[in-house]
Amino acid sequence: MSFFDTVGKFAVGSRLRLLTEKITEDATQIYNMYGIDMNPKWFPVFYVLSRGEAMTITAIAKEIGHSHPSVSKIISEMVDKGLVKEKKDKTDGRRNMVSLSAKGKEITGKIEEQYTDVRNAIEAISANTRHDLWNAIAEWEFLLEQKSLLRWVQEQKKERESRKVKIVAYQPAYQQAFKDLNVEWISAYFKMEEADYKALDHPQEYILDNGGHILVALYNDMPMGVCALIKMKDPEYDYELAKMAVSPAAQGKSIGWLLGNAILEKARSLGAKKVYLESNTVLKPAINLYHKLGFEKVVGRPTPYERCNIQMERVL
Amino acid sequence: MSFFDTVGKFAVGSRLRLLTEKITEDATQIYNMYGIDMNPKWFPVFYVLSRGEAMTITAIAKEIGHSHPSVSKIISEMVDKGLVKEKKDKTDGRRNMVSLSAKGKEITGKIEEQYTDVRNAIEAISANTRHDLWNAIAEWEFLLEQKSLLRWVQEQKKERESRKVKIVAYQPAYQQAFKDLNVEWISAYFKMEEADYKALDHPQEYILDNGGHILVALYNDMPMGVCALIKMKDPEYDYELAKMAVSPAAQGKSIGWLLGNAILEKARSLGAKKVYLESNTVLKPAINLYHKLGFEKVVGRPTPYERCNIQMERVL
DNA sequence: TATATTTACGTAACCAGTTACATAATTAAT
DNA sequence: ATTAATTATGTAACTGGTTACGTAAATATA
Repeated sequence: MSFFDTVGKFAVGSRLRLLTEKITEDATQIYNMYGIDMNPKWFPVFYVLSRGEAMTITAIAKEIGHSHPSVSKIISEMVDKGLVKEKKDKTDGRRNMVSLSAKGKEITGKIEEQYTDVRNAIEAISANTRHDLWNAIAEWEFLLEQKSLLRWVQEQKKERESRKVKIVAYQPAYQQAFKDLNVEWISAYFKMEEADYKALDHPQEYILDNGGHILVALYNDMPMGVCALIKMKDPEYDYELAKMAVSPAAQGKSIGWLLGNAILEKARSLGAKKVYLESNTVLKPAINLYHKLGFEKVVGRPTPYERCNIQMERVL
Repeated sequence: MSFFDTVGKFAVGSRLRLLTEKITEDATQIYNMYGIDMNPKWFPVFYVLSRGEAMTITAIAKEIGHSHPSVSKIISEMVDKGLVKEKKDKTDGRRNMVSLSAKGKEITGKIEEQYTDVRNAIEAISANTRHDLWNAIAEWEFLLEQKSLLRWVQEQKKERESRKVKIVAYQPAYQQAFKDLNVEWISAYFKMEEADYKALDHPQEYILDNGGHILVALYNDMPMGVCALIKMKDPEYDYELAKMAVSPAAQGKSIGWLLGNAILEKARSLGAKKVYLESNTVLKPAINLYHKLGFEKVVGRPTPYERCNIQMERVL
C-alpha cells in the first residue's frame, strides 16, 4: 500500500478511513473479551444513556453526532436485545423517551473495567508516538468547524490563480482590449455615451496625455482586465478611478482586486491624497469591490455621465 | 456533541469516523469546482492508473488498501463513464488489465491544479494546528500494524488483573487449596501417586519442615494458585520447583508467571544456584511457562514420578 | 381560533465499503 | 498426466452509516 506515500496529503480522507476501520475492526472481539454482549456501534448510545436519564432519540443523536434515523435503528436493536426500554412522553406525544433497562444497567457495572483498559491501551499507544492523534483530531474538527475544507481549497485556488495575474502599464497594443472590455459591460447595462467613445478610442490623447494612467491585468499574457486613473481638475480630488473592466471569462481570479490595489498604489506614488469614482448601484459586484478597496460614498457632485447614480472616494 | 469530551479516548474510533466524514463531505464539490466529472471514491483507483501502466484489479486493490470487490465495482463504474478501459490479458486469462482511456488521461492534465490546491489547503490547515494529524496517522498505522488494538487492550487487561494478584507465604489455612488445586490438574491428566498424597496432605511435614517453601497467589483474597520449592539432597541442585497449580477459573491473570518469578526470587534469596523441575510434555502451557521463566531441558536424572517425561533446570 | 411552521421520529432507499462464495484459469506437486 | 492448491475476478448479501420523505404532535402567528 505505497499509495499514501506517493499521493501525499491529497488523500487524507482515504487514509483516515482506513485507520478508522483498523481501529474499529477489533472492537467486537474486545467486547467479547469482557463477556459483554454488545454491538460496538451501540456504544455511543449506551454511553449517554448510562448516565441514567431518559433521553429522546434526537437528543441522543445530537449528543453523539449521528443522524436521528441512525439512533432510531440502534435503539430498536437495543430494545430487541433488552438493553433499553422506550416510553412515550405523557406531556409531548411525539417524544420517545429512551432509558436503560435493568439488563442495560447491569452492563454499566461490568463495562467499567473495559473502559479503563481500552483507555489505558490507547494511552500506551499514544506514549509510543511522537505526534498526538487525539489532539490533532480535535484541532482539525475545530478548524473545519470554522471553515470547511471546500473553503480552504477555494482560497488556495484563488490565490494560485491570482499569482498568475500580472499587472502591467498600458501600451498601445492594449488599446483594443481596453475598449472591448469596457464596451462589454457598459453596453450590457447601459448605453455607450460620447465621453466613453472618446476615452476608449483614444486613451493616449484623452487619458495619458492629460496626466492619467492605465493599468492592464494579464492572465496567461492575455489582457483580461483594465483600469484607468484619470487626472482631475478639481480642488478636492487628484484622480478619478474609471474605466475599470474585467473579462467575465476571468472571474474568480481576484483580477478586480489586484487591479484596484495597483491603481491605488499608483495614485499614492503620484502623490494623490484622494481618489474619486462614479458608478451605478446596479453594478453590485463592482460596488462591493470598491468598498473592499476602501471607497466610501459621497454626495452632491456634478457628473457628465447619465448612468452615474453613486459617487465614492478613497482617502489615501 | 459534548460526547467526546466526557467519554474520552475510549471513542477514538467514533471520533475518527466523524472527522473522516467531514473531510470527505466536501470532496464532490471540490471536483465540481475544477470542472472534473469524477466521483471522489474513484480517486485512489484513478490515481494509481494515472501512472500509465495497465494494472489488474487485485494489484490496484492491494496498492490502495481496498478489497478487490470494491475495486471491481469502482472499475465498472469508471468504465460506464468512459474513464478506463479493460482488456483480458493474453497470457493469463484470469487477469483483467485495466488502464485509463483517452478521456481518463485527459483528466490527469486537468486534475494537476486541483492536487496542488488541495495539498496546499491541507498544509495551510496543518500550519494552524499544533499537532500533526498526518504524521500521527502514520504512527498509529505503524503501531497497529505491529500489534492490533485488541492485543494492546489484552495487555492492559492482563496487567490490571495481575496487579490484583498478591503472592503470599503458605499458612495452614491454605492447605486445602494447596491440595485441591494440585489434585485438579494431576487427576485430570494423570493419576494421583503416593508421593502426591504425602506432600499435599501434609505440606508442613513433607515440604516446609524439610527446608522447603510454599507460595500462594491470592486473587480477591482467594487462593487461586500455589507453588512449592522443595529442598533437594543433591550435589547439583539446591531446590526443586514442584506442585505448581493455577485454577482454570483464574486464567489470563499471569498468576503462573507471577508465582514462578516469586518462587525463583525466593530460591535466590536462599542462596540457591540452580533450581530443578520435573514435568510432562502433555502439559503444554506449563512447559511454555517454564521456558519463559528461563528453565532449560536437562536429561538423564532418576525420578520417583511415573508421569515425568521431561526435566528442566534454571540457573540463577 | 384557524393556519402555518417547527419538531420528533419512523421508514425507505441509497451509499461506500465489507465478507462470503462461486468459477475459471494458472501453477505446483505427485 | 492427473490432481491439488492458488490466484484473479465477479456477484450476492451484509453493514453501518446517510439523505429523503411522510406523519403526527406541538408551537407560533395572524
